[in-house]
Amino acid sequence: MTERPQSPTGSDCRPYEINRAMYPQASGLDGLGGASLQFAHGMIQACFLTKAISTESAALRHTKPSSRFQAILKRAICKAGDFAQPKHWYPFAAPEFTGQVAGATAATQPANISPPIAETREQIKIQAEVKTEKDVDEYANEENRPTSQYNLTPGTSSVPTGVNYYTPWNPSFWPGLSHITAPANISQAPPTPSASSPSLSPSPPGNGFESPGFFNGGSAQNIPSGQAQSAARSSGSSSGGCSDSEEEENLTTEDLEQFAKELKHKRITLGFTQADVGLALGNLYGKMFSQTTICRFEALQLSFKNMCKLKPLLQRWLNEAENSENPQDMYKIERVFIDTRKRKRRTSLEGTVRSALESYFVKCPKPNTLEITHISDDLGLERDVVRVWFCNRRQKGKRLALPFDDECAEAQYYEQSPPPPPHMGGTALSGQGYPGPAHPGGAPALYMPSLHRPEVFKNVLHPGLLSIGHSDVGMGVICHVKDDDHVPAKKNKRDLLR
DNA sequence: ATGCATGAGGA
DNA sequence: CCTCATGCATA
Repeated sequence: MTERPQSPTGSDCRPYEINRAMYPQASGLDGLGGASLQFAHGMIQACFLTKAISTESAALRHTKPSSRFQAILKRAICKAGDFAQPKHWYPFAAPEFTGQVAGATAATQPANISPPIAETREQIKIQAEVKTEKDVDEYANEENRPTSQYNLTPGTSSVPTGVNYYTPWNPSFWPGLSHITAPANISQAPPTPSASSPSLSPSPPGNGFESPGFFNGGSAQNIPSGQAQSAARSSGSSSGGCSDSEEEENLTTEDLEQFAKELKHKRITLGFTQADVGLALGNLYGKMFSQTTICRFEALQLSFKNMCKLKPLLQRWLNEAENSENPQDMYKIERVFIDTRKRKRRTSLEGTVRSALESYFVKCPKPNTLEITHISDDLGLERDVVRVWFCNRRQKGKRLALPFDDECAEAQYYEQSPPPPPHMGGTALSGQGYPGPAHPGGAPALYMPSLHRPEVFKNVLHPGLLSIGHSDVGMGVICHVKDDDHVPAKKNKRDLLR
């Protein structure tokens, strides 16, 4: 039962072209309309941003009105920029649209929006990066676009326009950071907290740190060496978790918890949104993160390892933000990338379908190919959608459920239904689990704040477990998966099923 | 805040 | 094909 949101089986009725409507500017940017539209966009964004802002920045209310306004504008700008992102599936997105964006943005944004900020910040020397990168889509008419070409417009208040966002981090995008080392290593920077940073730009005042100038300026600092500082604080050193990556210090789950809270609180107090932070990280280290990631970090929804990796960066950002009298400096470079890739339209599964999937999941968290096919046929979903759903479901389960008591949580989580205990290898899953705070040998402590555990638990279990009731759905597929998953070291054994 | 998707790396 | 990190799009 249940309707299939998408074309049942097979035929994919939804090409990746539909939602163009989201980017009205695309069609209206031309001519005079461009500017106004652009601006309107910003306003719109600002409006709905306001909501978000009000939500999370209650703290802002304590600040001076002007500050709040600035913050809002700042966000509006960011958002407006985001809007400029054409989507691959955009019918006419490719060529002209992209071009339009670049032009319109450069022309209008600064004029309309930047000023306010500029006035505050004396002058924003924004390094505009106008990348006329066109849509690299298959459909796009290829233009020989040299990989990336941006025009820096120093003194002017130009705003950066397009930069191919999806391109893996490319130092060259950031003028000042060009020599920065590549992204990947972000977390492996040598623990050199201070020290490197020839800052070119007026680093934030009061920054006792070595402030690597915010954007570009600090070219040198590249990597957040922040780890050193944070490393220092970990108490217990439960170790475990992030060991493999360049050791990010031995953070304990408590450290992370505390830091996450601190980050959120200060971030809000300073008037930054999660997206702002992600953006700022890009400015500071060249590695940008989305609002999603920041959000998950604050909510402790990332794997322990991942948390360890990001913490130094965020710590550093926090320090910068706190020490700077003009946090806005962190926004000299706005994120206005243009995503040119084609992305499958997001499937929206109906409640009934989700319940059904949950039921299946409870019975078998790791269906094999055949089983997936079964499920997809049964629910009228694309196989891949089902596959991805399970992948995400598992990931979610690990992130949230495991933290508890590894084994227990896991067992509870996966079992829960009729089927008896899979077995569990006993050890704690090291997958995305969190090491215990400081338990030497053993018992991993759950990462989630004890206070929150209940909720988390609820959250996690809820989906799958609660839905068990609907057993009307998943009956057919029986999984014989041996869950060897969750073994300590990430090992894959799934092949058993295959 | 979170659901679905992408892509790198791995076996 | 999976896991994991991450993000777009959306509720």
